[in-house]
Amino acid sequence: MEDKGRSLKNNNMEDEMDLKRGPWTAEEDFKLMNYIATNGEGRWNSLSRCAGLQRTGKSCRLRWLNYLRPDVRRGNITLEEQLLILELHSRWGNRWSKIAQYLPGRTDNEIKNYWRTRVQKHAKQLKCDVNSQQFKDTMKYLWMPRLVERIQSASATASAATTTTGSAGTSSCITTSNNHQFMNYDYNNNNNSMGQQFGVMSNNDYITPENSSVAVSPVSDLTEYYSAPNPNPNPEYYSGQMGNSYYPDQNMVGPQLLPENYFDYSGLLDEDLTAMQEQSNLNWFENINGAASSSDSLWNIGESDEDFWFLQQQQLNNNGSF
DNA sequence: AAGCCATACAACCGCCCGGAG
DNA sequence: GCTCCGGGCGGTTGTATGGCT
Repeated sequence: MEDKGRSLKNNNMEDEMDLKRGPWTAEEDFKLMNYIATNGEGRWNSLSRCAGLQRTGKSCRLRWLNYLRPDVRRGNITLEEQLLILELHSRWGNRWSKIAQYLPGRTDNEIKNYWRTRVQKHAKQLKCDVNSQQFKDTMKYLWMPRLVERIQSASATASAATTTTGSAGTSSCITTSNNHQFMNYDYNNNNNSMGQQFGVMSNNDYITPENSSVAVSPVSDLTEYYSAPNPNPNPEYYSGQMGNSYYPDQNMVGPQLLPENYFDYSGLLDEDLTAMQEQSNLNWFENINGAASSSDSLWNIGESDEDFWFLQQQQLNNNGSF
């Protein structure tokens, strides 16, 4: 298939300069890394020339940011990261770079790819548009709780396997600059604290292939957690400091489906989240990576027949609505 | 073994914005 | 105010890879 953009690009003067396109070679990577190591990054066009690279500045920048940067993490999107991506996307839509800010080491490109390849795929499988309310509800009430369930399950397993050391059973409590607890994993105590933190339903509320006798409609529980008291005592969180709305992209998620207390950290100020990232031990993904780093072998939502069956059954049980 | 297909992801594009001159 | 340039963004495409028939 012809690439219009690239065809046009061929007519540009850049073509006269014999700029290279396509996959980067090891030699190019080495040149780029070497140059940045000694001269730093920035001024990408001149950097490209000075480094002896026949690439556009943009290409160099992208290669560095998305691939060569030492702190970049690739592959193995953990369950926790998946959960966070779903949540942040519900708030900000396709603001990939903004979402990426809250997933240390992940690039906007990777998150975008994850969304397109995994999430949109399942929207298609469920025969609904990825931007439809139906799919958003499926994510919110089925997919995300299911993720929480799996995370808890994985954590419990990891905890049980390491009870002698006690290290994996410790909670990871993130405190923001406002002394607000962002996330509180309690691996030893299966009290759904995580579900509550994320504002999703208890795993006991679900009909699963494993416990199909438990037929509690998710709908019945919505009111309960909709009316749950907001754990955040800081009035600033509700004073419109984030542009009068914590869900700036109202087209993506309507406020009627996003009560303020849906996610307890939904009202955090951006600086809170930034501060969290900056604290050395606040990478909460890594704190539980004892369970999640092996996510290849763990359950990735929607990637197995069982999971897809689960989502479909839940849809049917609710007649396609919630 | 070979061909086909789906998937993941690297790489590219155009567009936009802000700062400097 | 304008032009230029660097940089960032979201969207799209190309291709390697693996699974299936």
